[in-house]
Amino acid sequence: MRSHYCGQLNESLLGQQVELCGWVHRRRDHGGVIFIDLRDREGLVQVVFDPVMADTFACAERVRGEYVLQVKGTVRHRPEGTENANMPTGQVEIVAQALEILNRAEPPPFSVSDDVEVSEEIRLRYRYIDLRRPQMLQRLRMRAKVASNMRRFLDEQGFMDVETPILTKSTPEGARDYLVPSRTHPGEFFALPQSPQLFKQLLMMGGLDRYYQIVRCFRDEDLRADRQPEFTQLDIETSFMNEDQIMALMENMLRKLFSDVLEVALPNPMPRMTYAEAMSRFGVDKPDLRIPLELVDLGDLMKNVDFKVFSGAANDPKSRVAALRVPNGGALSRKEIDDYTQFVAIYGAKGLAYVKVNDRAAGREGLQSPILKFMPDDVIAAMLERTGAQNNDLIFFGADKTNIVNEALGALRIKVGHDRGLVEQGWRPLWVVDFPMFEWDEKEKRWSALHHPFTAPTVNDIEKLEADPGAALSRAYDMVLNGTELGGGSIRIHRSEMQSAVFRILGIGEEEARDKFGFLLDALTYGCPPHGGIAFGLDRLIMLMSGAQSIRDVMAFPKTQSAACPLTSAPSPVADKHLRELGIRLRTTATG
RNA sequence: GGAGUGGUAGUUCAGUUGGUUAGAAUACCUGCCUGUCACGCAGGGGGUCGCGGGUUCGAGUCCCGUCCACUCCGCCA
Repeated sequence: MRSHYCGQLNESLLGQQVELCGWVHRRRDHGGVIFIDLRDREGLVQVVFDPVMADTFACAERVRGEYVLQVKGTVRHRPEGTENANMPTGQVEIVAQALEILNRAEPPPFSVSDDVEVSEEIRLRYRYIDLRRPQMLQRLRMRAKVASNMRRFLDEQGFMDVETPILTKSTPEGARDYLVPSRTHPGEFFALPQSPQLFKQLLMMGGLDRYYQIVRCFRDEDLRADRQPEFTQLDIETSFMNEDQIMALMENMLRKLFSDVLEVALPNPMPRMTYAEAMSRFGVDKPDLRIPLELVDLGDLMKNVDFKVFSGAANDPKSRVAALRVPNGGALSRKEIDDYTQFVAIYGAKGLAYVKVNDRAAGREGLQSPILKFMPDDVIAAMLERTGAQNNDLIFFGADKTNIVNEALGALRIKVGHDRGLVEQGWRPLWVVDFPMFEWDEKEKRWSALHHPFTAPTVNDIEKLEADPGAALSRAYDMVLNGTELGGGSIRIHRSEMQSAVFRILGIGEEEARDKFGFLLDALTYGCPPHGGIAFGLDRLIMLMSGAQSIRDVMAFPKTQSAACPLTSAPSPVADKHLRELGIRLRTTATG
């Protein structure tokens, strides 16, 4: 006798004895016969308990709810007229000869079936039941398949899997660290890694010129549908490769992955776009190329119009005037436009001007808009020409500080694209390159790194870099897929003078640099090879590939939006004794 | 920290302008029927309307506060 999974049974096993273990999916009594649909991770099969087999039948009678069973029986055809096309194993059934109840079970709090919607809160509290649902199993299986596919590819390319510490050093910049108190060093703390960034660079200095790791990372920041406090990254670093070589290698990995797992052919080569172009055309650095809408600059046309919102922005170098044409947007109601106005307000936009194009050939008379009266005919004509307006289109306008216009119209582009059903099918990967090295932080009044402080600038000249940090570009590259940032990497700084210069520009003093990154600066002096790498968000990748709406749906045990686990009730208070060992006393209120 | 949506039976939801004993479906229990497969039929049990306060003769419904979940902004080098 062989053990089988329920879903593997088919007509090739007719007449054979099989042994099955699984959960009761459904139990029915008919014609003095008991039928149990047995379910395991592979699928369903119907097991027949005939009263002739008195012992087995009596045992089946006691089965209630989701009992865990072991069944021995014979595979046979279903009688004519009872075939079930909805079940993969619907042509065969098992006649039970023996039944063992491996464990009884309470009725589950919700149906273990994909066709019943259950709130996520309940699903997470009973995640072990939720995981039995076919869709969850499918997603986790895809996740395992993706991880193993990546490992195989990288192993074959000579990459080595190396583990890096989870208990590590807190770093000043970047996300908030999760801290772990040290018992042996009272008053001192480890940090959980936001990424193994510095360790993988040190591995390069250690001569391991091709490293990878599928590794957990931690960031103590607020959550989103695609952000969890702990998440998994495919982390890669190589020595002696330039950005083109790294991107080519990663493209090969992704193409093989999508071909093997989804039977999808990704483009070869994958398109690239500069950061500047992405911001100009899409308002974001991670454009969703499936949406055929673009931002169009109108600043030069609006410098002298009577509408101060437009002319003011057009004459301010830190501002932008741009348009977003919505094909057939003329059908939008006043209410819908108001809703969009409210939507862009989230991003700081003070309004949302629009023009409806009823009849373009009729010029001003064929348009409908509250702002037309401020614009001369030639400006209107040029605006229509540049946006490519057609009859029955609607054009939205943004005029404000550049980042507000970009964020508002960039987000509006995505929302309108979805609302109007303009999102094209398919997979649109994109490399975004030529990022600025630094951006000016208006609140902190200092430069901050757009990527991270270890990213190499495109210029090697330290004096040039320090003279005009805002003009410097970095050797960074982001992988964007369908509007989601999947991964990012860069060529790193491998000269200690350059690293020190970048720290200086970022306002990290020499003392602080030594304190926080002394080990890195030292390592750079002992023969650091040119190196660079990349990291992919594994959860986001699986989310996209599986069509899930949040990364929680591709993680076995995710946290809720308040970074808690409803299953285990973590985080939770700890005993005073435990705190005393760590030299910690709690304040009476969290904020003190 | 902020904006929005939601919280009523185990589950998914309805509940009108504040008004009798808070309903439906499903799940569960009992019985019947029956090679059924979302079986069917009859009956039954099951509610701190998230929590606290207020207004009112009367609150699931209105007001204030609070907790939880989700989406988003800030944040996430």
